[in-house]
Formats: sequence, structure tokens, C-alpha cells
Amino acid sequence: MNALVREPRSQSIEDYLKVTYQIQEQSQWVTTSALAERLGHAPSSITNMVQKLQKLGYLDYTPYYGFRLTDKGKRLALGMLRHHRLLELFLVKVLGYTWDRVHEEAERLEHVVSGEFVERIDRLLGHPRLDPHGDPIPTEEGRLQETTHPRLLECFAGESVMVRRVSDASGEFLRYAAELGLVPDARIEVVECAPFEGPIRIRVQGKDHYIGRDAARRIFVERKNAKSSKPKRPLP
Amino acid sequence: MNALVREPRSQSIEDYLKVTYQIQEQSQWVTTSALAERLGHAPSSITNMVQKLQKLGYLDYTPYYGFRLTDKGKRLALGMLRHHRLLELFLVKVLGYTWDRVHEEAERLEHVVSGEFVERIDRLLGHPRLDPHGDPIPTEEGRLQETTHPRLLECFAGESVMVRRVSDASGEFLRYAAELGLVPDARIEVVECAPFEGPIRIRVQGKDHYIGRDAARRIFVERKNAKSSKPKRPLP
DNA sequence: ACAAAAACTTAGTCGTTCCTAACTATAGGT
DNA sequence: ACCTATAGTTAGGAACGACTAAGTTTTTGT
Repeated sequence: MNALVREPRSQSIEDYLKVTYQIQEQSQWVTTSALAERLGHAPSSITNMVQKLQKLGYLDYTPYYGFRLTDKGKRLALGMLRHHRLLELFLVKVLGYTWDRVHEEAERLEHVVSGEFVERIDRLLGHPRLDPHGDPIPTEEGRLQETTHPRLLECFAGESVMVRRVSDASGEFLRYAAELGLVPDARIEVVECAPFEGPIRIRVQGKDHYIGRDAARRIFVERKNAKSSKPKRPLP
Repeated sequence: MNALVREPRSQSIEDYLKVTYQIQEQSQWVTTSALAERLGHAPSSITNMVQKLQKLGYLDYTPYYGFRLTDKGKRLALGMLRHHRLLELFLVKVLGYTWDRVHEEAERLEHVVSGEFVERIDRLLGHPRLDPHGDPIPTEEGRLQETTHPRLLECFAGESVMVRRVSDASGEFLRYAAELGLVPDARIEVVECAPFEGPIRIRVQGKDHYIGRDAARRIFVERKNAKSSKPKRPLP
């Protein structure tokens, strides 16, 4: 009938929705300050934009309480995540970036590449399911393979686990993790956990390392006893 | 001293300078209306931005007369052309785009890709000198191999020439040209030129085609030295 | 040479998205 | 319960980059 009213959809809007989705994955309701911190904006800017996004039907908003994406908002957010993660993998596999450098580049590219571009790199990469950090890539239809791996921090001494995902929030951490061999598919043994919130000793490829709790919180693993083979994964 | 004052350099500024450069290649002085038409903006918008760009040192401007890039402006414009043309070639060679679809995608990408991205695709492509339409790619240092090939329109009946460049101003024309085999490096013979501004008959890969004068104006060729020095009927 | 047409500039406005400052609602501690 | 600390919202404004309308300069035609 109409479609004459074009939906505004700026880079800002895309960022707000994408980050809202990511916050929402952990806590059902998203707060103004959480989004403000993640986007690096003043809280009042968030309130303004959230009110606008509600009018556009991208999210439900209860003043002073919080907001969450509608289906429409989720669809757009998953599209952005698909762009972002495929771009990251593309940068690593095709252009030879190291995994700690891809985030910012993808962050800028994701807003301007066309659907055609994304589908072409998807094909070129063989329809991958995970990005270089182990984050799942939403399908073109907006389906996301949820992953709920425990954190390395939650493991006990003696366990043998496999790295499945590494938080990509900090390039510096990714560089550190790669140095230690803590990349997706790496096999590690938890040798001991110091008491009183102490460091964790792990063994990777025969070498022992002590890593802090913050680091162990950023690494997600799969416990080895179950499961067999998964498709091969790219190394950064 | 300074470098504390960051140079503003928006997407708009980049577009203004890039297009100014392209117009400037043909006519020393660039006019408000020429730029307005190419950018699709109102003339007053051009005046405003040009005044700003002068203050920033990107161009010299004489009110009511015209403007031209400074060295600083040229450097930036050549950087944008380098981005644009490498991206176009990349889209064709690596992602399999057809040459009539690359312009818009490159137009958006050129503003967000990092220098690292561009240098990586440059290496991947083997430091190419020409984009898919035959336009020269500026070097990283901002040097541009000038090309001054004559237009097919300026050729005479009987000449045997090689296509060197095809205007990329219209995707539709590129599609038409590709259908006829009129792509860079194609060898063509000018069979006859109808009088009274009539069409031109050419032979490409053994097949004859009649093409209009507008088309012949968009194709740039190199004369094969086999022939003639005797101008017959110059096509004006 | 001079009036009309064309080209260009100025002035003022609008939408977008950010900000700061000031105000309001909710939550926690005693 | 109450009162303050924290979180959230409203109001107002700035930078950008586009626009329209109106005024100015240059060019053109007779």
C-alpha cells in the first residue's frame, strides 16, 4: 500500500540497535546508562534516540525502567551483526588482518556495504558459521545459533576444555590471548585455580601460563568430555 | 605548535574534493554550477561548502569566477580516487561484481576504508595501474599516470584501434558496452562513419555494430600504428 | 549600451545527532 | 518512612550539511 514513507535508518540508528541487541542477550531489559556506556554517549542522548526508535517501532520503551527490541528491531540488529561478523572473518581470511585489528574496520564497513557485498563474501568464505573470535554469524534470514559456553573462569582445576569463543571487546586482550595460544579450537587444561580470587594456571600446547580472573572471564570454553568434531575454524 | 586542531574531513568534504578534481582535469577552473550538477546539490550549498574548503586550505576560490584545488586539496582528492578505483577493481576481481555495478558500492566504501585496507587490496591485486574501466589508479604517493586517449568519436573510417577506457558515468552504458565487447583492450575497427552526424559502424571480434555518437564519445581508444596519416573526414 | 537572462552568493531554516545543565523519579540505608 | 544518592528525562543549544528564497554580479542578445 505505501512504502512511500521511507524508513529513516542512519548509521547511528544501526549502532543503537546493534548494541542494544548485544546488551539484551544478557539482561532482558536494557537501561539507558548501559547503552550510554557502550556507545560512549551522554545518557540524555540515549533517552532522545530511544524515544525516536520507539516511534519508529524498533523497540519498546518504558520510561525510567528500560527498553527492549521489537521483532523489527531485532531483525535489523541481527542484520548488522551478520555484516559485522562476516566482515571480520573476511578481513582475516582474505585480506590477512590479525584478529585484534578487525573490529574497528568492520565497525565502519558494516554500515555501508550492500546486501550484495555481504552475500558475496559469505559465498567466498563458504557460508561460515563463526567469526574469528568464535561469535556466531546470523543467517541471512536472521537466525542466530545461540552459544552458551561457560567461561574459563567457571572451570575447575583438572578440567580439560576447548576454547570456543574469545571476547572481542579489547584488541589488546586479543593480542595477549593470541600470544598465549588462546584462540578458538585451542585445547587447554586447567591446572590449578589459586584460592582467594587468585590467578588460574592453564596449560596450552604443553606450556603453562598463569592468567588473571579478568582474562579467564573473557574466554568461553567447551568441556571436552562430550562432543566430537565440529567444522574447522580459521586461525587468526 | 599545533596539530592540536584536528582537520575536519567529513564524507561530504571528501566528495566535494574528489569531484572538483575530476572536473578540474578538463577545465582549469571549476564553477559552482558544474560541481552542483555533479554532486546533485543546490548551487548555494556549493558556495557554502567551497568557502569552508577555502578556509581549510583545500582550494583557492574567487567569488563569481570559480575555484581550483590547492596541492593539499589535490592530495586528498587523489587519495579518494585511489580508494575508489582500487575498490572497483577489487569488487570485480575478488568478489565477482560486473563492471557496471561497482561504482555505487565503491562510492560508499571509499569514505570508510582505512589506509591499511586499501594497501592490502592493492597488494592482493598486484599493484594494478588501471581500474576496470581503464581509469588510472593514483599511487600511494599521489602520483597519477595521466591518460589522454582520443575518443572513438574522433576516429576515422578504416582505423584499427584498441579500447583503452570506457566512461563509467552510467551503469546502463557499461552494460551496453560490455554486450558489444567494448571493454578495455578490445580491438576494434572503424568500418564507416555515416555523414550528417550519423552513427558509426565498428567491427568487434568479427561482428559489426552501429553505435551512436554519444556512445562513441564515451569510449577512449589508442590508435594502432598500422594505418594512415591521411585524415579524411574528421568527425567533429 | 543596456535590459534581460543566467550564474552565483547571502540569509535564514530545517533535520540529524550530539552535548550540558537542570529537573524528576526510583532505590537504598538508617 | 524518609531522605539522599543514583539513574533517567527534559530543555535548550551547537555543529553539520543540506535546502529555499531573495539579492547580487556577470554574461548575452539586440
